[in-house]
Amino acid sequence: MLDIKRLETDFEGVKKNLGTRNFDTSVLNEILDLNKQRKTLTTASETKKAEINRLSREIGELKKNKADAAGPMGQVAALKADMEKEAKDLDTVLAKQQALLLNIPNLLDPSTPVGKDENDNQEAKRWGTPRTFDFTPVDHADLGEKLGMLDFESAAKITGARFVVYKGGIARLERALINFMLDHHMGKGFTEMMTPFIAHERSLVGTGNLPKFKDQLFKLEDNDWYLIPTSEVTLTNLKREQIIDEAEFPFLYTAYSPCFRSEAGSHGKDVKGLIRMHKFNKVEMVAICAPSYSPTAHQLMIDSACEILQRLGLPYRALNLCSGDIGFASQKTIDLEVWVPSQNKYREISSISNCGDFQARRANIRFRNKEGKVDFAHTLNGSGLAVGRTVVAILENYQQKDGSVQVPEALVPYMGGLKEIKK
RNA sequence: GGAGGACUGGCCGAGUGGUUUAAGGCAACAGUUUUGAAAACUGUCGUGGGUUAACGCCUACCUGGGGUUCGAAUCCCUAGUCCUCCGCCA
Repeated sequence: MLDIKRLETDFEGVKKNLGTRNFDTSVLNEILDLNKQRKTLTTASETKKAEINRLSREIGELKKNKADAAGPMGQVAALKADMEKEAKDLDTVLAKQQALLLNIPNLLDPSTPVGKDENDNQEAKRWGTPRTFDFTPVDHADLGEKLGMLDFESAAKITGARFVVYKGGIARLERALINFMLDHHMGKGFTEMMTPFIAHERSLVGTGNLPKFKDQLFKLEDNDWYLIPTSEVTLTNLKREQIIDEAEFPFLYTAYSPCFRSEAGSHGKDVKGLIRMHKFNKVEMVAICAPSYSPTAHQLMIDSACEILQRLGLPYRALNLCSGDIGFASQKTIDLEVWVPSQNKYREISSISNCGDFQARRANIRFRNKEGKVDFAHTLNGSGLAVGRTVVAILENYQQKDGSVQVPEALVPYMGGLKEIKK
């Protein structure tokens, strides 16, 4: 959440920064105006409250001495109506201001390139050479169906479109990847967690998914519970509304979870195959740390995710997302894209973001430094990796002419020694 | 699902309508003492918001929300969480 003090002291700077996103900054004037009202009403109502408190103590004293308290009681009655009206107006102003602030995206890091859309993202790195096939590579959906191990029809029968049933070797591959990824991150100093797959509204507000992106979530009936769209939500909220001793930093978490997304508005996109599902598995990394450490944590997470792709021998590139394409809560995001032969292009498999203090302000995650000063923490999150899309990449990049799929060497131990997925 | 109990600062814990402006202890930090440490002693010791050049002053917060009252940690309603017992259950 935007720091209102920052808006007060550097209005033009904030406006310029947010203007490079696809964001209408006219709302900032409204917020500033509400803030003036907030201050005026606060001063007015608190002054009256102070007087009422003083008079109440006087009444107590008088009553104790069996004296007449009618005078001060009359004064209180006169002040109270005004005070209550001002307090009520203040609540209204605060609610309005809060509602607007919750929809303001994060300020961008200076190293985030300015650009209009995904075409302006900056390629930061490229690793591996896409394989040259001596036959025409099949896409993963056809490949999996021919193997009898990807069953979209059954999933549609059980639930609907954008779901899948895995069977046999591919089911095992998915499970192997989860374990492989978790083990890898643990080796880099991350602590494995397993969290609830349902979170309440407050948690989703904390990470920035609510209120703005409600239509992307699955909500449960009869309460304020939502299926998590990523375990970033639960991992980040582990420290919500806490003041942490700086000596405990950094918190580095990794977790597997299923992720649930309504994919509203993406009709017609990636309709075939595993790329875009309502439910997919993901291994996530989250860091909660001091501001000075967050660039280091960001690099640590990027490196850890890259190394997984390298250990799996999957060609990829890294993009520094531009201002027009970066997510709501992020100040700097690196996307990793893996090579998908059937599409002849790189596709997103990980997104690693430094959110600065944006989520920490929403979720009230603070820390106390050695001098005893309290400040907001920094939070970061990144996929490490999207498991279903890793399956896509392995099936396609490691496919063989006869329709079988080679298992990447690093994964063989996780597959119980199996070197090939075949019918 | 039913019945009962609890929730106070970083932690423990006193407080059941008016010097509570939350006692006391622990932990932490600073100082005195010490060759150094420990101990002892002294002091500091929550978070927001408003106001101020600053020192300060004011205000809110005793799990969240609402209410009663001139005045609420304290009384009432409500939600949450935890504990105990009963029932059901992987």
